[in-house]
Amino acid sequence: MVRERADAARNRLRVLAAAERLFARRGVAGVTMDEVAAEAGVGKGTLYRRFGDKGGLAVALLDERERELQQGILDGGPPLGPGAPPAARLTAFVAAYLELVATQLDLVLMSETSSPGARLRTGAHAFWRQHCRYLLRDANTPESELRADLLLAGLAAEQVHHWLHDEHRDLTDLTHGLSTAALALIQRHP
Amino acid sequence: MVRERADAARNRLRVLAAAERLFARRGVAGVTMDEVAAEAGVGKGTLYRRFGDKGGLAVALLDERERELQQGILDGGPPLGPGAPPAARLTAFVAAYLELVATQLDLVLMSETSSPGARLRTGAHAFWRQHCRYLLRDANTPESELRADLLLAGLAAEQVHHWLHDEHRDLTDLTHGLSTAALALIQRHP
DNA sequence: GACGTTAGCGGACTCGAGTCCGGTTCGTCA
DNA sequence: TGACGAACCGGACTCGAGTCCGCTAACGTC
Repeated sequence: MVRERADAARNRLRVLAAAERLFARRGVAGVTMDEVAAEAGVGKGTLYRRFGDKGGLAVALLDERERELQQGILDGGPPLGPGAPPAARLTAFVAAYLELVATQLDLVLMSETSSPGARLRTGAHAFWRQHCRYLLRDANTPESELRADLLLAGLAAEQVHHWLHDEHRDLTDLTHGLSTAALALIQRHP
Repeated sequence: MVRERADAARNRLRVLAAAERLFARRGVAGVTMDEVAAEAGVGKGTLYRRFGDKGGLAVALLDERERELQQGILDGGPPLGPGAPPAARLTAFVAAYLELVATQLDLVLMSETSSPGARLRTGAHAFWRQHCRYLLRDANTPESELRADLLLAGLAAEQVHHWLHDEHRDLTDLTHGLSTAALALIQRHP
């Protein structure tokens, strides 16, 4: 693992700053990759070499926010962090994750829908899945892997976008409803 | 509502037949709309006028299979059709729907991922949602609308594809696991 | 059977994502 | 400090989705 070259590092920062500016001004979907490259003063090849595709660019921009949540899960206070019972941690996760997705909806949407299956391939998703699996397993939930995936499918940006924008649901209600559903899933079936 | 023009009807059938041939031979993702148009002996504009986009073409090809399942739900025998208790009907639906998705995976995938949110906008999806909502409501499940969407999110082609292809899960196990999860969701939370 | 209306047709066109590769710059080692 | 190789740069290029609009032919009317 060698250190990142100076020009590469500079261009990476330029691209992220340019993308942030353009996305803020005109929305994620309304900005082309050519425009990002131009705004960053960089060639298109550079963009793609580093970020893979438009979804990868979104992932990079989300990185910081996601790290914060991951940190809170790993060594923050309960109920999100360690120490609380699994059910409480699970509902805390649902609430915190929904909050994150709702505030970064366009970016998450782009990161998850840039290509079919993109959602399931991000590094962040592997983390959320691992965490949910662990909590369900800890609560002796049967089929914990499957149910973790099921819960996360319901938290997908596409679905959240639909609830929030098409059905005009309120984030608070959504959080409550999904937390309750998560509790139903974590329970052993009688 | 006027009757479909003769040339339009002829071209519709030609396009569907051509698409079916090409998709069978080279996979849904490996066929371009130009090729479908050429194989059907029809212009590209005709394709798009009638089917909207590649996802719409997939929807049209799925139509018959979906109608069969819808028929079975509306007036087939129990447990899928009316007569059985809601929980039994729900697990029967999960099994039947998974079966349908698994056997037409590429087509369903195309119909659901051709554009972001496409899955939630198809007519068929409205039917499945309505049915699940009805069953959950009938069983006095709280937040029945939300939970119906959650269940269907887990049955999305993208997710099923991942379970089946990336994780090499067996369809039978998947059916069993998701049926059990559906039962957890239909239950009133203690 | 001729005529006007209009839905439907089709292929050239636009637009953006993603690829490719010749040229350049950086970091290293003598 | 100079030279070498690897990593990186960038913009021209390809490829496919989806649009547009002048033209054609089907259907209803007389």
